[in-house]
Amino acid sequence: MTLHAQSDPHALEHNHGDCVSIALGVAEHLCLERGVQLTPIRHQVLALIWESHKAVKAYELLDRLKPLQPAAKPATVYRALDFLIEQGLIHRVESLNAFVGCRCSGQQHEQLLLICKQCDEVDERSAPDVMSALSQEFQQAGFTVHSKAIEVHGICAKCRIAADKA
Amino acid sequence: MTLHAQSDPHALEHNHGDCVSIALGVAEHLCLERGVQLTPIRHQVLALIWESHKAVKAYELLDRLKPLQPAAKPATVYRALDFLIEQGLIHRVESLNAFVGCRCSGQQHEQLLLICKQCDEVDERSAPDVMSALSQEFQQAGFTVHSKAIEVHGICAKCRIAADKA
DNA sequence: CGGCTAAATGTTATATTATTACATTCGACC
DNA sequence: GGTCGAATGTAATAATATAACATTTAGCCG
Repeated sequence: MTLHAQSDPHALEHNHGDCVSIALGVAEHLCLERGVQLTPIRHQVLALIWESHKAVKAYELLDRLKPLQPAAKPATVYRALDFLIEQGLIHRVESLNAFVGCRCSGQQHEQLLLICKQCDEVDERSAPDVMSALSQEFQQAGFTVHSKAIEVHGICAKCRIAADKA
Repeated sequence: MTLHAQSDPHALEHNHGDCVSIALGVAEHLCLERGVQLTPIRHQVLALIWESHKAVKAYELLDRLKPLQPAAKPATVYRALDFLIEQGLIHRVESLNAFVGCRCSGQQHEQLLLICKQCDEVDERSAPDVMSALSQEFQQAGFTVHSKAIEVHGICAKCRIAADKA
């Protein structure tokens, strides 16, 4: 099984296989614990999402799933995505209509997403100071929070350094 | 011209005509100042968006624009929306694929959006503490920001109070 | 065992959101 | 009057997402 995307500009900077095995391991563990089924389709979709740290589009996942699941249709993918989101195993990136693996599965799930325009990778940060400032703001506004999406687009540190060198 | 949506649950709580005239006035002023054209179509789309404080979908705008511009097509609306976003006169709500008038036009544009699931209204907050905590985080991460989307879904103060009474 | 049930998946169709490409119009300016 | 760029008209289609109903599967109960 190929565990990293060929086009990942940072592929060599970490052992991505570790990311994948940790993520899948955590997912299997959590699903077992919760009594929910990480079926083959769901597992495959999660693995496909984890092929890189980039956000992946649903129809791109569908194309990549088809060799493994020839019967796959849009609903197949969207259902798997719904499940993975419910279980907190992936993030939906609202500003891209795309999906990315979650490294904080099981913990507090709503995080700051830093999305690089150069390499497309998405970095998750728990940003406790931001979150507490947000809580303050909600309290002031009398607003009861159900869910948050905090997404920032720009250039990541690695890409900026690469650009500076060039 | 009807300036408020009939279905706005908070319509009576403020003089919405004021919101609209301020928003349109600011828009006209800024466009003049910047030497860009607030054409009839763009003006109409902005006015339609300002009919309420809810986020409006592009095709809903198209339907509402058609009586005024019978030739209107999707591109008509999307082009007007692109212009209004560029000029900072509206926000795109990423998590809804919808658009809402901006009250902070001309000033720093990226704000915290509080989106009520009950009444659908969108409240904008400049949330300086949140923004400075975010800046800290970017600095730590070495991330160069181009744009931010900070969107929170939940129940607004008015709706919570209304629910408590019931 | 046989049948019931709930969850998951298969399957088809369609709704919703957004863009591309090329033609036309219009006003400012020379 | 000509031409240039911005805005708009127009048609087609791409990309994203959901609805509705049929079928399969696995566990459970009588």
